[in-house]
Amino acid sequence: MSKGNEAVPKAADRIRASACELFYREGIRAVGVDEIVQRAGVTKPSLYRSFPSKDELAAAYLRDYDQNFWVSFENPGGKSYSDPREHVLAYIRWLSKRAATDGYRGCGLSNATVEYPGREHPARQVADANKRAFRKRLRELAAAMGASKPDVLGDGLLLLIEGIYTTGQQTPAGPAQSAPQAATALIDAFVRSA
Amino acid sequence: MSKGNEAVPKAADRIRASACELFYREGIRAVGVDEIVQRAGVTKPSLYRSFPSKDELAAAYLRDYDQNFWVSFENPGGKSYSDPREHVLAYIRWLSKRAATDGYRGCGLSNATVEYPGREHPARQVADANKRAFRKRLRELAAAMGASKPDVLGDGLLLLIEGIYTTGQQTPAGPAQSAPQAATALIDAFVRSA
DNA sequence: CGGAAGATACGTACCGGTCAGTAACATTGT
DNA sequence: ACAATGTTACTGACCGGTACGTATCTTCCG
Repeated sequence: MSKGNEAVPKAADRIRASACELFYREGIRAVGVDEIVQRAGVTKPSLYRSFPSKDELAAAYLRDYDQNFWVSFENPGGKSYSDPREHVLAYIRWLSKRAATDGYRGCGLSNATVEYPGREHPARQVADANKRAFRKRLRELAAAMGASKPDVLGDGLLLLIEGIYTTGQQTPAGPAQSAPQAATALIDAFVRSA
Repeated sequence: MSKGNEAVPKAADRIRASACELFYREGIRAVGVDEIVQRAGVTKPSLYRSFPSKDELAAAYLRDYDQNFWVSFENPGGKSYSDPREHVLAYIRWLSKRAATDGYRGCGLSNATVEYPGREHPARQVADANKRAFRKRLRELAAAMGASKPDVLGDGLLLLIEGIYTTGQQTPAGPAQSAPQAATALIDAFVRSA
């Protein structure tokens, strides 16, 4: 109650939540700041007191997205896994189901990259950092599986996952449904199980 | 010479070319009609005489893109292939190289889907039709390879390819470089060669 | 042939609306 | 008092789209 939390009152959070929902659903460029503040039940000056610009608000949205992403990836379906193979496959199974749900719009970070080609954009920097880290993590897990070519397997899994993101927002019951089987086959091709 | 061609003078083509370049490079929403006509060396009314709206111009851009896509896919690197396995792998090899070039911005059709979530949008209808046809074609080729589960293999290859599109515009020398090896392993997992 | 009528293709100048962002001031709760 | 928020009104730039005038070429008729 004293001075613990720093400049994170209530309006800023409402704006953040509203922006996350709208940016994900409609895209960043498609949503105006007026729509964001209206949905948040606040006014425009409140937005610009907490965020220096719309671009920075977009970056904040992606930082939230990044955080949620890692929770979903490290604990797919709320469970934790010690076997790296089962870990990755559990995420892909969970993602495939999610990709078939209504209103699925892929990965907010990948989408932001499409909307902002310039690497200098604040949103891009968040997205790029996430993708770099994700690639590293998948290669790490592939190595832990004992894959013959861990970097190739890690990249292959990443390509499959990005493919789910993309196709999930194209066709309702699309190729994403085959992802678990394809991923299993890909892993088994690089890991000779005992 | 008499009355064969209908309302396709010269300005329309310039506009089309200008729009294709700008839409692909910057994104559709990011580019204004003024910029398009300026680059084309014409004026705005000329645009609206040939295209009823910016949305329809975007759809025209994607129709061009679709046409070029099929040329690239059916004859990757300018060559033609009779073996379906070599056909798909040749496209993936060609694509991986292209994904590493400067200014690569992924698939214009997939990008349009990100920019326009609504399925009613003219651009979306072109993109969706292309993706449906591409999925069918890949499953067809997978069947021609004699795959044990042709639909799963076809979808798996599609996911890999969409992954190349996406990651190609994220990291310069990214996961797309591993795609040929991953695709080979995936195919071999479903096709027991004699 | 000559020359108006029409079609074709294009530009000038402008419209109303929306965009991100801001200034100045009132209100609230602690 | 003080800090966070709301209220109102505004800016300048840009957006997609259009009304209207004009130059050029074709056509067909006297």
